[in-house]
Formats: sequence, C-alpha cells, structure tokens
Amino acid sequence: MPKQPLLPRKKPRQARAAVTVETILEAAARVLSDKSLDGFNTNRVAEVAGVSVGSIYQYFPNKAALVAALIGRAQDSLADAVERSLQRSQGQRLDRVLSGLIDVAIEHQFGNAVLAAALDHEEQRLPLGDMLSATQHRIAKAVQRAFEKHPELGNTTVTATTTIDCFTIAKALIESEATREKPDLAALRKRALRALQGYLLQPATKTLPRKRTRTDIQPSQDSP
Amino acid sequence: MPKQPLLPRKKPRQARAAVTVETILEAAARVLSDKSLDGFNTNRVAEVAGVSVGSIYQYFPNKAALVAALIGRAQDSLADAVERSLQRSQGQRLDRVLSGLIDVAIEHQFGNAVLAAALDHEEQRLPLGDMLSATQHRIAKAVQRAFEKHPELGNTTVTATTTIDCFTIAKALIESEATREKPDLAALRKRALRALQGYLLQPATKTLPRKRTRTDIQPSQDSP
DNA sequence: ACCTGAACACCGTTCAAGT
DNA sequence: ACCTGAACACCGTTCAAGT
Repeated sequence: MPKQPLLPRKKPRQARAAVTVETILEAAARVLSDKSLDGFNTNRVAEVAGVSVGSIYQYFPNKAALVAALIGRAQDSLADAVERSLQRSQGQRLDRVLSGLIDVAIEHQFGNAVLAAALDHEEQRLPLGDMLSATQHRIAKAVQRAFEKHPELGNTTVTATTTIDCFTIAKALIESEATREKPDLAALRKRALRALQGYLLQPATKTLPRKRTRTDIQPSQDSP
Repeated sequence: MPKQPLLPRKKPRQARAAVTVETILEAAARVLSDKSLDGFNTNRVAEVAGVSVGSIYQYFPNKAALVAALIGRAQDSLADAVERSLQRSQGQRLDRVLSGLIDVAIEHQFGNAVLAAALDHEEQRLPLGDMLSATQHRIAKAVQRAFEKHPELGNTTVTATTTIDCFTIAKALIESEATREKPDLAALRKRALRALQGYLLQPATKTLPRKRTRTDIQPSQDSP
C-alpha cells in the first residue's frame, strides 16, 4: 500500500531549474489535455517537455504529485475568479450573485474540458487533504461572507456546510453536462441556478419523523 | 489511444465455467474493497479467485471490463432498491418519497463504502455509454412516473432532465459526505432532502436577462 | 545544483501448450 | 470448451555517472 507523498520534492534553486519545473508542468497539462488520463505517462511528459524522466523525479516524488501540482494551480485560478465575480456582483440581487458564480464554474470546466475533467477526477482519488483545503477554504469563506450579508438570505443561516453544498451541487451538475456530447450551456445555467436558489431559499427541514429501517446503519467495510 | 471494449468477451458455456466467472467477479469486488483502486490488479484478482490470470482474459477483454461488470451489477441492485422504495412510499407526501430515495442512495453508498467509491470513480472515467443508460433509464423512468403523478408537483413539469438532475445532486452530496472521516448520516439526509425539495419546488427560472460576458463560450479544447 | 538515460520492478495482456 | 503460466510490452521509479 503506497502512502504516496504529494508535495513537491524540493524547490528549484537556480533560474534554469525553475524553467525546467515550469516546462515540466506545462508539458504535463498538455499531455493531459491531449491524451486524457490514459496515455498520461511520465515518459511522454518528459518527451514533450524535452527533458529526461529523471528530471521530473528531482522535483516531484511521483506521478501523482505532478497531477497534484496542476490541481493546485487550477484551484488557485478558480479562487481568483470567484473573488472577482463576487466583487462584480456586490450589492446585486441574489440570482445575479449566483449566476456570476455559476458562470465562473462553467468557464472553469469548459475552458479546457479534457484537462478540467481529468483534474477533477484525480482530485477525488488522491489524498490531497490539506493541500486542497487551503484554497478551498479561501473560496468558501469568500462565498459565505457574500451570502451572510445578503438581504434575501436574511432569515436563513448560512453555515460553512451550506456553502460547500452549493459548490458540490453546482460542480456535479456542470460535470454531468460536460460528459454530454453536445452540452447546452444556456440550459445548464438555468438548471444550476434553480438548484442553488432552491437549496438556499428552501427553509432548512424541520426534523422529519422517520420510521427506523434497516438503512439506519453506520458506515462499515463489509465484504460484498 | 486504446478504444477499449468493455463488454464480456464471451459467455461461459459450461457450468464450471460459470462458477469461474462468478468467482472472478467476487474476487474482483473483494480486492477492490480491500485495496481500493490502487492495488487492484489482475494478478491479485487471479490469486484471490484461485485461477490463472489467463482465465480472466477468457471472459473479460481487459481490466476495465471487469470493473464495468461490477458497475453493472451495482446499478441493477440500485434500480431494484429504488423501485421497491417508490412502491413503499406510494401515495405519501413528497418529502416521504424523497426521503425514501435518499435512504436508498445512502445505503447504496455506505453499505460498502470503499467498493462503492471505487465503482463510482470508474463509472465516470470509463466510456460506459450504452451499458449504463439501460439501467439508468429504468431508474429515471420509475422516478419520473412517481414525480409526474404526485399532487405536490402538479404545477411543475417534471422532465427527464429534472429527474436526472435530482440523482446527480443527491449523489454528489452523498459522495462528498462519504469522503469525510466521520460522516454524519442524519445531517446528510436533511441536506439532501432540502436540496431535492428546493430544486423540485423552486419554479423553473424565468429567463434571466444576462449581460454577455467573455464566459459566453462554447466548449473547446484549447491548450492551457 | 542540476541533468541524463540505462536498469529494475511491477503489472496488463497474450499465446502456446495442456486437460 | 476451458484452463494454465511463462513470456512480452509498457511504464513508474531509481541511481550511478556526468556537467
């Protein structure tokens, strides 16, 4: 069971080394875009980058760390876009705010569809834990602030979970549309907006009396 | 670029061969549960099943087809559970119907968490196309019928897309909770119900006047 | 400090040989 | 018809040798 480290092995100390690292990451993004996850191998990345495979392993402990670095960059750029969008829609109606965020997420996903899909996929699989949460907290905090002070949500308490759920929901709808052969972005925007508005404006459910059934289980690791 | 076939190579003709196939699939599920996707390899599956690697390739064209078969079985069992749930909640309030479906989905995900997560993951990655849609249509149709005739949704038109969106949303929330270290199933139920009720009861958005921005793009395959 | 590329290990897949 | 397992190919990772 390989508990793989995902952090960069070391930082380049010389200028030409920094170029090497940058070249490697660009090549990795390129290969991932062109060939998707199958066909993404270190040999090809090295070839496209014009370096030896060994050079990759001087800065990244393994292939997963290479992908993790790309995910980190994508997250950063998403966080920037979210903050810009919230700034633009400041003081506007809730549907405007939400539409802005949805547009950002759609752009993020469809701007480079193959790459984004591959990164999303690996994001779930890799134990990114803390690496991810830094930037994601930044996003969550910004959105939560915007929600909290919004008049239309005055009566609803907006928790961190609520904010994260909004992201989860929007992301799922967008990714689902992305796998379609002919995505309809206009329709997608409406559906995502409806889902988010619905979730946010729906009063949190009063505890629903529920008969206990055999689905009242705690998570376990049974064999099939 | 390997356009991999995912359908079983052939059906076993003798009884002992059927046993072999069953044994292989059970071993595959076992390995996947124990070791997750890393560490899931054909050699180990063969070893656990007590057969030679060659035997696997007599019935499955490749490793992905093995996983695809497991996905198919999981989908079938989910479809059964959905239909049973809809039958139980027939004529009840909408929140009851939705809660029943949510419980089914939660049971499906948490009953064998590692296996379910691995299968979900591969479900997105593999080009399952038609293999999936058969069972998924069965589920979607059943749910859509239940929604369409439900009094509380009388004024809302329930399209196929609406139904699928509900699944997408519920699944995303459940999977997200499944990656947590200490999942809170009771809270998850409430959040999922709120999301589904919100989406279904929220009147479909009137076309929102939107300024055109540079995010009005069509999907493309640009380089980063 | 950085880079190279041959060498090794692991694993997916095949195929000649068996029953 | 079914099963075996050695052999091959591909790819992740390392390391001794270079600059």
